[in-house]
Amino acid sequence: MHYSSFLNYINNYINLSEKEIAFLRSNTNYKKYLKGHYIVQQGAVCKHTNFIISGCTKNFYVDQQGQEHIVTFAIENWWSADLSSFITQTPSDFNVKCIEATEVIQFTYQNQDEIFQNIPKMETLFRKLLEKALVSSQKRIVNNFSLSAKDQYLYFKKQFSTIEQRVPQYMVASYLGITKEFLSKIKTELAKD
Amino acid sequence: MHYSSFLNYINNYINLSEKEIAFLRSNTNYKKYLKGHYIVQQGAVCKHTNFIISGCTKNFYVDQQGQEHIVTFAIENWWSADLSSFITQTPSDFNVKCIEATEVIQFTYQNQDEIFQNIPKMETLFRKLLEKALVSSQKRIVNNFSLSAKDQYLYFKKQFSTIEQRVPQYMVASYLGITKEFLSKIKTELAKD
DNA sequence: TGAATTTGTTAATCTAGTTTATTTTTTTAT
DNA sequence: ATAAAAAAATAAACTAGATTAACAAATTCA
Repeated sequence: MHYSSFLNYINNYINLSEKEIAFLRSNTNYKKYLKGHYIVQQGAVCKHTNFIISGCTKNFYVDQQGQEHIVTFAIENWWSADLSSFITQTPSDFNVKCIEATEVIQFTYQNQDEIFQNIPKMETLFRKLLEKALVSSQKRIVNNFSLSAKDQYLYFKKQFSTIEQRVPQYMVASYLGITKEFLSKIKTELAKD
Repeated sequence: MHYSSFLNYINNYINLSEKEIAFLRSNTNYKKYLKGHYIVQQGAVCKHTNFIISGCTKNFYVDQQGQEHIVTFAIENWWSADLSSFITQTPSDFNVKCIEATEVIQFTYQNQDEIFQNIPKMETLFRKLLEKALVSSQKRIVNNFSLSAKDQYLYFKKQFSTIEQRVPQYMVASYLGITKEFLSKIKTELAKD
């Protein structure tokens, strides 16, 4: 069933009793999105945190000039949401869109709250996930101002080779904060060596 | 006493019993650093999470070319540490240095663990802090690739006017990821209007 | 199967921000 | 008060990466 990969994932971090698993199940739900569909749209409240069972999403926002900037990608066994909107339950500045058909396990804000109250281990898990996410977000800021575009691309490729192979190149450029033309230039240069 | 401002801060988020306060106290300690002193040094393990009672710190790292990049500032009622090193208890890539004489309340990794186990509300508080920190870190990434240096400076000034007034301009430039010369240029331009 | 749309390349020109070097102002310590 | 040190300003030459525009491949789908 859909839940097994989710429960496997949880099991890597903490052990849950049968009762706790049942509670978790009854406080989450499964959903499938088609390719190109939006999980969250700019201006709407992000109702769920999503654990991805299969597929690939991008979290992006569109600036005043109409340009799309990708903040994060997410694939199997990752979490995907607009955190800012989710934690405040106010309209989002971001979009979450499926690059591929995507299956998720969803938690509403209330769900999450009840889960944390009833299964404190789950809050510990989330706290640790957030710590890791913050570290990698800070790492990205650091890379941003100390690596050249070329080195940032190499870092991305090394860290997220799966993603690089699954998404179009112009999205990688958007994630790196450079133009697709410049990424193309970087790649031909790298191919020479 | 030193603890009062720390307890006041905690009190804004959660209510602790006398017993819990006593427990918190016995699992933290007070420390005072002089201006220019290091709380964490690149290459050493970050032993503590620090709550700042008074003073100002910068979290920065030095790249291969010997250039200093400021990742975050922290002042009164903020937290300061190298999270990556702290959560993994492995050597840090970053420095935390006092820009002013700085008083802190320190938690070791073990302290934190015991506090979370004995006072689950504290873990909830930290989880929420991490959520907020992650949101603002992502916001910074977004600003980085959608605002001009001038607009990033204005955003910083608006958001952290206290800090801007307390730290030298070249550190603001380092935080923004631009040269001090360019920031100087931006400021003279802004002064014209 | 082939027309339409999406994705990727190349090259010329342009600009935001860097580098380097010098000068001026402010802060710190005596 | 004053010398030394630290911080800020100015200016010119330079570069990483953006923009524009035209074209080439690759996907998609009727």
